[in-house]
Amino acid sequence: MHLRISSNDGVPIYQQIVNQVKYLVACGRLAPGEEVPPIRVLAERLLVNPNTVARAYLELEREGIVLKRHGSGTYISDAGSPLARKERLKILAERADALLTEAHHLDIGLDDLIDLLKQRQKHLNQAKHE
Amino acid sequence: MHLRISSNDGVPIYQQIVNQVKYLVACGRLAPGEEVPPIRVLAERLLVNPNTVARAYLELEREGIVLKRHGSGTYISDAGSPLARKERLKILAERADALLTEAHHLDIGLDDLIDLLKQRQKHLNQAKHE
DNA sequence: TATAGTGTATTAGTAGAATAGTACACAGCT
DNA sequence: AGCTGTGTACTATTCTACTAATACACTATA
Repeated sequence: MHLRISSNDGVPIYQQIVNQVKYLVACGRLAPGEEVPPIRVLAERLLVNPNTVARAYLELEREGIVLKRHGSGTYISDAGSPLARKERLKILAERADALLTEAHHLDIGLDDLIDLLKQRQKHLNQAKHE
Repeated sequence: MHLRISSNDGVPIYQQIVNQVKYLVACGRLAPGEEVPPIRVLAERLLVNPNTVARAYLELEREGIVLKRHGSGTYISDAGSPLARKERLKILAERADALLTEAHHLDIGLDDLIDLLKQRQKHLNQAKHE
């Protein structure tokens, strides 16, 4: 499992770990049951304090992505793994509804909203490649 | 201009002011050119330090919502409705970014996300007419 | 020009998040 | 039991966002 940490990105280190693990799980590059690097090992690899990794794993456990076994290790949760596409869409549906409601509230139509999304996507991609 | 502040909401006071003024402008309840309460007056009314209101106004000025005249007062920017629309889109941009990020984490592409939005929109409309 | 009302600037205090240091507790194995 | 590797708990430090206190500068108007 290879992660990339940007030290001065504004984004907290533990959050970067959480995000990247989430992503790896979502696209199936981390399989259910698979063991994740021990806290100290990952900490040493990322040149970070073990507590920081521990916090990331704690957050991932809260969200059901991983399962920790005290004294044994940390493993990708069976339930939290490459969720069926249907399930993923279900999760997004809530957020989508919130966005649509907000847009309606601001008198912004669906087409304009879609244009906005395309534009922001482009923007986010540019930001990523800098 | 009536604002409601929740002291222990996690949301910073200045941000609450910004959001509510933005909203009032977006729905036309604050017209271009209209004067906004002086910093000290609003501060006293909200039981808050003048600097906190000043910061909110500063943010609003940065975003082009209001225009400050040193020694005179603070006024809703008279750029008119096109700007208001711009501001509304700006508000939505934050939410859009959050949605796009979440989608990325779930490995859902932009096109699928847009399809989802269309579908949810339809669903919401149906719900409304029942 | 005097004065009252406005925004501005500088500094300081407070709280919380993020990270680190260190010692502890559990599991698995020999 | 003892050892090694794992997660955990507690504390301290650092940094930043937020808010506040206070003095300053500009504008309008009598």
